[in-house]
Order: sequence, then C-alpha cells, then structure tokens
Amino acid sequence: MSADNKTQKRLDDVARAAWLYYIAGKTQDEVASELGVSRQSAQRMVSQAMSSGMVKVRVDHPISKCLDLATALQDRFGLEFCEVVPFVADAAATSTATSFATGDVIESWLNRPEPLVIGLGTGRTLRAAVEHLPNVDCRQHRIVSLTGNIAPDGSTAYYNVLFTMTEKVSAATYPLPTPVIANTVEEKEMLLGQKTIASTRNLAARADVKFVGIGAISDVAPLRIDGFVPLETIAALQNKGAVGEILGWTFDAEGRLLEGLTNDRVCSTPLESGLTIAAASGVTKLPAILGAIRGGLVNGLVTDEVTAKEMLT
Amino acid sequence: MSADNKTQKRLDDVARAAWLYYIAGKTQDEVASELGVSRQSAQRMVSQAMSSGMVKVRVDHPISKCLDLATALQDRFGLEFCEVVPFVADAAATSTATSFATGDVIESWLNRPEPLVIGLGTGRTLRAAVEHLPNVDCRQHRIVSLTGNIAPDGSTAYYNVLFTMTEKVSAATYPLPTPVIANTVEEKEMLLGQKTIASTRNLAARADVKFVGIGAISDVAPLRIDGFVPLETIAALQNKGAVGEILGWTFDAEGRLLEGLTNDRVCSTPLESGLTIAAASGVTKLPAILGAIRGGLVNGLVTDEVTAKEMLT
DNA sequence: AGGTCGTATGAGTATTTGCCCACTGAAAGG
DNA sequence: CCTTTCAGTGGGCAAATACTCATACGACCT
Repeated sequence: MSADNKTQKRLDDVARAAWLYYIAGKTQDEVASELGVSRQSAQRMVSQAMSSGMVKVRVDHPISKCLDLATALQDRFGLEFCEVVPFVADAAATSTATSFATGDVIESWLNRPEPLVIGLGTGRTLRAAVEHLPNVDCRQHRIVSLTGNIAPDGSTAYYNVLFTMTEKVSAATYPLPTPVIANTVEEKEMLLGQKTIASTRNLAARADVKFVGIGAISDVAPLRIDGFVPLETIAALQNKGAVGEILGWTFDAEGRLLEGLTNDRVCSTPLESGLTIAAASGVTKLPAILGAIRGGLVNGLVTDEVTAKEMLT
Repeated sequence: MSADNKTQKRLDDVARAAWLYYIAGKTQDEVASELGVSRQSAQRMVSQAMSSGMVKVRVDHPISKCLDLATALQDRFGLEFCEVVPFVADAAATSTATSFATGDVIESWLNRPEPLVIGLGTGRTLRAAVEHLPNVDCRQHRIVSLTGNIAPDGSTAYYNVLFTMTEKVSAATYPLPTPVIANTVEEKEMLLGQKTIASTRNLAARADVKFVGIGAISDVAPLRIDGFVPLETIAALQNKGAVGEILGWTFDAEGRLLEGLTNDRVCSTPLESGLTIAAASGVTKLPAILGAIRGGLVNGLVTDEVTAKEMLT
C-alpha cells in the first residue's frame, strides 16, 4: 500500500518531469526547480522516463527514398504492406531502428477500435519492438502467440514476445504452452491434440494480422544459438537448401517448406493465410527474406534501406 | 520544379537527421558525419525538424493529460497557476486527490526560504489539504486567516483551517476573531474598526499568496449547511444570479460581487489583489469556478481532470 | 556588370546535459 | 539497539548542444 503509493508517486513525478522537459520544452534545471528536486534528480527522472518507454518519439515525415523503396518492394513482390526505415551507419543501430518501426506498426494495429486477433511470433527484432511499445489499453483485441513458449531446457523462453506484450498492453493474451519444435512427431501430435492447445492454434489461424521475425539458417542462427536444433541438423537443413525460418518453419530460397526434417515436428501455427508482417533487417537475412516472400509465407515487411535496396537488385 | 526538388531533398535530409538523432539515438556529431554536413548544420536540421512539428513527442502517462489540461486552462483563462489532478475511481476519491494536490502546493510555498505572508480561507477541500500536511518548520512565514473564525453559534468554527495549520506548522498565525458574515452592517463596521482586527485584515491584504475554497450557492451550500445564511437568503442570492462564494463573498456567473445582500456584512478580506489560488473540484461547482475566474477573483486553480475538461467546453 | 538583399554556413562561445563519485538517510538484518 | 546495505542525492566535470555573429554564396534587380 505505502510502497505502491510511493512507486505511484515516483512514476507520477517521472512522467511530470518528462512532460515538462519534452512537451513544455523546459530545461532540466527548470524542471528540477518546478518539482523541487535537484537538477541531477530531474535528469535521472527524464532519462528514466525515456528508457522505460514512457516517452515516445516519432518522426512524422516519410523520407521519400525509403517511401520509394517501400513502394518498389510492394510492386515487385506483391506485398500488402511494406515499410523501409532509413539507413544507419552501423548494423546494431539499423536493427534497433527496424524494431522501432515495427513497434509503431504494431501500435497502429493495437489502436484500431474494432476487435482484432493479433498473432505474435518470436525473435529479437520483434522483442525489441514490443519492448518499446507504450502502455496501451486495448481490451477489444486478443493477442495470441503463434509459436511455443517453452525453451529446450524446459524454462519459459526468455524472448517469447507475448509476455513482454502482456506487461505493456491490457488485452487478453493466449500463450502456446509447447516447445517450438517437439522432440518427436508423436510428441507433437500428442501436444496438438490437447484441447487448450488446439483451441489456441485455431485462434492463431484466424488472426487478422500476424507479426513474425525471419531467421537465417546458419551456424549462428537463433534457432541453433537458443538450442532448438543441434548443429548437425542445421547442416542437414542447409544441405536440403534451407535459407531461412519463420516461427520454426524452415524453407528454401523459393519459400518452399522443407519436408522430412524439423518441420514435421514444429508446433507453431501454419503460415498459409492472412496478413503476415515480417520484421527483418540486415543483408545476412536477405536470402531468407526473399524466400519467405517468394513462397508467400509473408505478405508484409518491415526492413531497412540497405536490405531493401539489395532485395531490388 | 528544381526548387521543389530541392525543398524535397532538404526536407528529406531534415527528416533523416531527425530520425538519426531522435530514433537511432545518435549524437549530432554522428548525424553530421553520416549526412556529410557540419555539426552546426546537423543541429539546425534537428531543431528545424522539431520546430516544424515533424518530430512528435508524447508522454504516455495519465498525468500527461492533466498537464495538458492545466496549460490549456492557464492559456484560456489567463491563470498564473494551475494544477489538474487525474481522475481516480469516483468523485469522492477525486475530491480527496484534489485536497492532496492542494496540500502539496501549500507545502511547496511553506518550503520557500524567503519570509512570506500566506493567507488561508476555509472550506472542506482546503481543510483536508492542510490536514495532510507534514510538520514543517517555517518560522520565516506568517500565516493569516482571510476570513472570520467564529461560527454562527458563537463557537470557534470547526473547519477554520488556520487552527489545523497551527498544529502542523511552526509559524506565526493570525486568526480573525469575527464571524464570516456579521448580523448587521453596523456590527461589521464596529468589528472592522477594532485595532487588532484591522491590522490582521491589513496583513491579509498584503498576503503573497492566498489559498481559498470555492463554494456553490445552493440549498446544500456549505454557507447554508453551516448556518451562516438562512435558506431564504440563499433563494434571494440565487434570484440575483449568485452562483458561488469565496470567503463568504457571493458572486454571479461573471464573477461580479453581488451588492445589497450578504456581501455588505461579510467581514473577510477583500479578494482584489495578489496571487489567489482556489482549490475546487466537482462539476457542481463549475459555474462558481468559472465565475470566480472570469471576474478575476482568483488567478490560480487546483482542480480535477473532469472539471477541467468541462471548463474548457 | 555591379549592387543589394536574403539566406545558408562555419567558427566561437555560453548553456545544457550525462555521468562518475562520495555522501546521506532509511530500511533490513543481526 | 546497533550495524550493514543500498537506493537515492548532490557536487563536479567533460561532452554535447544551442545560440550568436561575421562571412560567403547566390538570386534578383538596376
């Protein structure tokens, strides 16, 4: 109670400081004296507000080059949705930028008044996107995980995006309590036969929009790093032409799902239908992105300027 | 054509600069080298992006709306001070919250190091505000009652805020040993002619800041409930257009003090000058609040979110 | 062509901000 | 009750940013 009040008061002050600084345009000195604290504390509050995602900054001017690229990609690949973020010198920043843009896209969907079913995949880009979401009240929607949330070691997968989402957004969420890839086909069948799991997957199949990441297939693929598949399987996949992976589903350069290997054991939602928006940046993911689009696995894309350019050549 | 292209290019660069700076979190130095311009130019671009409204910042917290409302009220009504409290749960809780906020404002004045004369009115909101004050040592200030402390039955008025204040704060306090409204004009003249009363009223007139409540004029007005005026006088006041009351001074929707009735017998400090902060919440007080502000009776306000919104419509 | 005006640019400077460190006061634990 | 610990605070300093001013470039007019 007292602790809650205190935390609440603290948050109020943080928001107040952020408002005075960012909206009213006061200096931190002025903010400090208005709030009756030292300038250092004001600085801390402002930076806390920023890092906690309470402050959202948006540049509201489409850079024509990026717009052109986005349109070109839509035309060339028949995408229903495409957004290209400006190029930033280093790869890490570009990835962050893509996340922010993806976050904005997700937010715009959350702000729609009509009730929607929103599907969420996993991946670092997506996770960062969701982390930067503001707190949104959107009880009209249902948010469903498109893939399992159990890590190979049995723990709840850290980067499962749905839980991060739950912290930010007041909507009903539906996790999928399965591994991403079951150990055997039988295990998969058994899991998918369970009522709650089946109904969650049904819901996911009906999603109005799905957000997914795209992973490359390589020695440093997230799928391997996070322990979902061993190194030799990666090699086997590569031998069969695998270039990328979405929700655990591996596919080749033409976007054909590979049969006879891990895909038989993947517990995730199928990819066939509806608006599926992929967030992926970086030229290392190029073959994966191209494959996913060619095969119709995704029909929406958020990427960066450099990758977009490469895609068009 | 060429000019258009150039403007477009310029805007693109500005957007890109803003994007790199605000979203990607680069320094202006990095932005400059990435765009191949000087640091100063980068700074200009960023600031242009901001001032042209290309960059939108928003603080995602309930308090943000309240601060927006507060500045809107200040602008619209020319207030020198305004604070808006977030709406919480129900009307009663909101009223409490307003009291707390008023308490905070009073406290911030008490904490000032320079010696001040602080005027205090009466009212339930103000009383609750003072009750929640912590113990403060502020011998540098003088706290003076703006209105009489004698109830109609001759006892010391229970809700006179000054005495509550005295228990909390170690400062010199100056009560006004008169009724709020004298029985006759002659009685008032007699009382105000007394030396100590006159000097206290002089002190009150010089107050650096005054805190007052605003009462509505109705059958359930505090002024009547507490026995200061009988029901038929309330009716008479309403007939003459009275909508509210501050320190016993009744006024109409334009904030004009009503002549010929109770105001001739009010012993309180006149309202004409200095910073006068009113604490008032609840839509039932809306006409009273608006009148008081329009007539310049108060130039500061602490209110709640709902009332503030109504005031702006 | 030459002059003039307006705007953009770069240098220098004042202000603001971010971060490190030592300190305080309150809560937790012995 | 005393000690320990730790989050929060303020001072100080270096980096980053905003602002001012003199200059340069170019468009437009004479």
